Amino acid sequence: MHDIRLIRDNPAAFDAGLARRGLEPLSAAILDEDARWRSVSTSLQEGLARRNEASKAIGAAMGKGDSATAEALKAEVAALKTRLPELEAEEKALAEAIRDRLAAIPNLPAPDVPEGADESGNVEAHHWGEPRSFNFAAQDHADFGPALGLDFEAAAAISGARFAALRGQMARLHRAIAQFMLDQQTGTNDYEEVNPPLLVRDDAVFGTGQLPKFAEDLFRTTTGHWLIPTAEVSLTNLVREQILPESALPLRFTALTPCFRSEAGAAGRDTRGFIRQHQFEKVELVSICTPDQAADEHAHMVASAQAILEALGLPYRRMLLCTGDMGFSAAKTFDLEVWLPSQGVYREISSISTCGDFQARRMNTRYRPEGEKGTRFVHTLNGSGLAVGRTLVAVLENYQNADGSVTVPDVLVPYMGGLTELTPR
RNA sequence: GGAGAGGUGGCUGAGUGGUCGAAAGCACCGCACUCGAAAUGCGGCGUGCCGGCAACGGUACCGUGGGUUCGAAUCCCACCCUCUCCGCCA
Repeated sequence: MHDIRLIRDNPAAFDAGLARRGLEPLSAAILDEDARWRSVSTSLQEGLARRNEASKAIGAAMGKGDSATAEALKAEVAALKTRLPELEAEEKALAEAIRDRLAAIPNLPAPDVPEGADESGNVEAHHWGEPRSFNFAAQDHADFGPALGLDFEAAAAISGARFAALRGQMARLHRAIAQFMLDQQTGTNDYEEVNPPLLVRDDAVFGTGQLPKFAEDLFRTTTGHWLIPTAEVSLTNLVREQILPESALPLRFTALTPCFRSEAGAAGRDTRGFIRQHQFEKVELVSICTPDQAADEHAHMVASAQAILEALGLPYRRMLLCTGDMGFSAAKTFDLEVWLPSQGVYREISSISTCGDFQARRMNTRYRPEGEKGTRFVHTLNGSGLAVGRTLVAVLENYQNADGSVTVPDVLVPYMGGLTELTPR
């Protein structure tokens, strides 16, 4: 949610930011509506002031037993009452229209975000590890996975396309990856573990920015709840409508949760394999902090996610997303992309964004700066640390052997009860 | 799911339809007293929006949204949430 005052103060800068996102200028239309709202609002307030004044006088007159004056004043206020409801309705409609308009505008990119129309404009910022050279043709996990317990057919019979069942060693490896990640994030990386609600209300999803524009990407229950598409929703909204003491910041949260995405519009993309599912698990990282802390928190979050890939020995690169590839709420995003040998490409496995006060405004989350009076909006950041399903895919493909077995990465062996290899049946 | 009770400022907690944005206490801030501190005394102490350079003025907010009224924290309706008891249940 944008601050209308910033748009009033510097409409050109606002439109320039939109232009970097590839959007038409909107400030003129917004400010026009804003001017009308202020005019109506002022008239309304003047009317209310007159009404309040007269009502007080009526009270005073009645207190003195002067019913003649009271009745005269009542008649006067009654006349006002025909106009006030109209003004009220008009004011409300305009305020709502402005809010709806602002709520649908994405965050503006940070100054150091490169301009670009789509993912081809992203810039590599860092890479780690060398893709392993295979002495056989690296296979696709969708091909050798089923013999190791990755069951697409049974899941399709139960739930349809884009679902999978993990069985035996495969289920164990998936769990091992998730537990390892969660232990790292809660331990060395200092995030507080949270087990949050997976079903959430409109307000929460609005707060992080998935609503109102992206309802079709979400699942909704018959009770009106939404299934979270990412724990970012639950974790960030943990502080919604709160005023936090500055000393409490930064707050760092992590959660291992299922995520549910309808994948509307993704028909035909990544239909094979475990890459794009309606349901997947992810270890999410969220930071709630002051504006001054945000850059460091972003760096810490990036490092926390990268550390997982490095511990697992998975080659990756870090991309600075360009303006055209960033999500709705983000001001600046790094994606981590892991090497998938079967496809010979790097695939997104983590996305780490700083959102400025964009989400904080939508959630009304503020803090009290020490030594200042009043409150300011917090900054929020979120990132995957990491997506469990895609990490499973990366481990399978990077650690596959010619005989269809998969070597368990060293750090996961303790989580596998000592099992060092997945063997085909 | 059924029955009941309740949602008021950072917290506790008053509030008769009419100077109630709201008593009081606690907490907090400033000042005084003190060598210093405690105790005590005095003063201050909510948020949003609009106007104003500012001082300040106006307006809204007592769970949320409607309604009644000249006027609603107070009356009416709906919803949300919390607590207690019963039922069901991992």
